[in-house]
Amino acid sequence: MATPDTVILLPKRTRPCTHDGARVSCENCSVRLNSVCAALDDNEIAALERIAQPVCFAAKETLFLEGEDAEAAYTVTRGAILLYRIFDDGRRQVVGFQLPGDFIAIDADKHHGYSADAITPVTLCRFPRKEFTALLAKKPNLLQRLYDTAEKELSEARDHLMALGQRSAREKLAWFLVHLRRRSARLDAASDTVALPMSRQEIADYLGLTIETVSRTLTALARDKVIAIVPNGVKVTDVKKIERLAAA
Amino acid sequence: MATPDTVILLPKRTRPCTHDGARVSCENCSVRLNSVCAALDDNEIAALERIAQPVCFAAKETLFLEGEDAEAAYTVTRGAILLYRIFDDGRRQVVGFQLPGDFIAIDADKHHGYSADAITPVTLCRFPRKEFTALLAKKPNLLQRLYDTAEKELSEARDHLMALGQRSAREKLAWFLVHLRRRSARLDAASDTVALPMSRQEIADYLGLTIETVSRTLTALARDKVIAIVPNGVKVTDVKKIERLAAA
DNA sequence: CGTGGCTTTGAGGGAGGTCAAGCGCCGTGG
DNA sequence: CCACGGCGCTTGACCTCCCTCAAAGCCACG
Repeated sequence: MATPDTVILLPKRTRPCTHDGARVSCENCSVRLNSVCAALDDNEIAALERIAQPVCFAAKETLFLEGEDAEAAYTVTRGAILLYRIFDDGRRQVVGFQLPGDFIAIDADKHHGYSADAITPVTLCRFPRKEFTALLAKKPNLLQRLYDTAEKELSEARDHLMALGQRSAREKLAWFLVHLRRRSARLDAASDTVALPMSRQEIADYLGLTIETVSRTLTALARDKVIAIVPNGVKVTDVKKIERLAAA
Repeated sequence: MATPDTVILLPKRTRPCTHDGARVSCENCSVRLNSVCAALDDNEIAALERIAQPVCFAAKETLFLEGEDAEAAYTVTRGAILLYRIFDDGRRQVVGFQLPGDFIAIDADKHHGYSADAITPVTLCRFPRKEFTALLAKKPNLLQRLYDTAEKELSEARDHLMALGQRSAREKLAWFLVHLRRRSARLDAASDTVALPMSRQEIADYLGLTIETVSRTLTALARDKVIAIVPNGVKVTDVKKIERLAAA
């Protein structure tokens, strides 16, 4: 459903990058300041660096499925990842898009609470569970930092709930774009052009809409000169207006 | 909107219970095994007990508002609490119902991420922030436990997202009742009767529906002999069917 | 016994879903 | 080089589920 059928059957194992064997260098890490690693001292960083492995996935590859044993935690360093859950009947709810700097945690029950697909080619910093858990026990600071991250995610989940429960299609799209714009601004320089690596279907499943409604609504926003649709993204032409729509 | 206008103006301070001055006794605590306190050793419990204060609120009282300084964390020991966020224009999204055993945490940024009203008369176990944070720094076990709780809440938030994004009104209500039934089963003995301390409006704002749709849908479920509507709750008469509806 | 809050019920309308067709882009192969 | 096919996106027509507006029922409380 979400992925071509052949993909499901292949054993999906984590794979090292082509520039393999290389150790992770936190010092040069591009997401250092946006990730869970910010606010760790040199000692802690060094300890993390020792257990970290760089890994890559091609676009559309599945990193893991909901319910699987969580073998590792990750920090995304490049690309975009889709987090989702599916019903038996195929309905899918996208619960998040992970961008560079975002963390993928290990649940208390040691099983993934959602599935994850690479949207674009991605690279991640992989922390094997055993080592990571051991480190966590020794470094309360890291645990604290992880806890803060979880709280932040909870807050974002509640924003998402607001959007799904209370907003109209137009407001949902406006909120989505504003939200994404802010997140990418933290990474690159702020820009009026928001990249949309995900498909219309993925946006629809994120917002609880159909693909047709997403398409129609984006077209309508473009007609009203709030945005302009560009290849692989949109350009926000009326920031005031879209933010008013998004905030409601 | 959510509360009578006079309530907004009153300074809402935490108030001790009528049976005041009493220290908290964790040993006799009714929610001991369902709360964040489970899985703590005697030492840790004793330390928590030392900083805990019993507090009470009457029905409809506001515990705190979104954005306020978080002065304390809480464990609910009796009653039901409504967690919600509101838009400027009055729309409200209920993000959760806290029942005995549930924890109300302090965010990383030290401000409440949502507002909280007592639905029924409630009693809580209050942990002042300063002392609680200090204790957290000394007891990594407690922090770990809190982190697990946060992860569990995240998972529940994602269930909630599934419901809001993908389910029909009928499925939403079925899911809500099944969910609530499970939670109350953890507290009392399992029972076919699910107590609904919250109003129809609160259910509606939780599920992203209107009060009329909630009412109509419950009536329809009763007509179809899936449930029976009883004072302050519903009786589940066809467990199989409601669970099939809820899971979808 | 009246008043007000909460809930139910009814009638009608509209936002968004469903079904279906058409478009544009790109990779493939003749 | 262009025809073809596939995929993702857009657009249109229609319909349904849920929202809106309105009124009446129910129950607790003064």
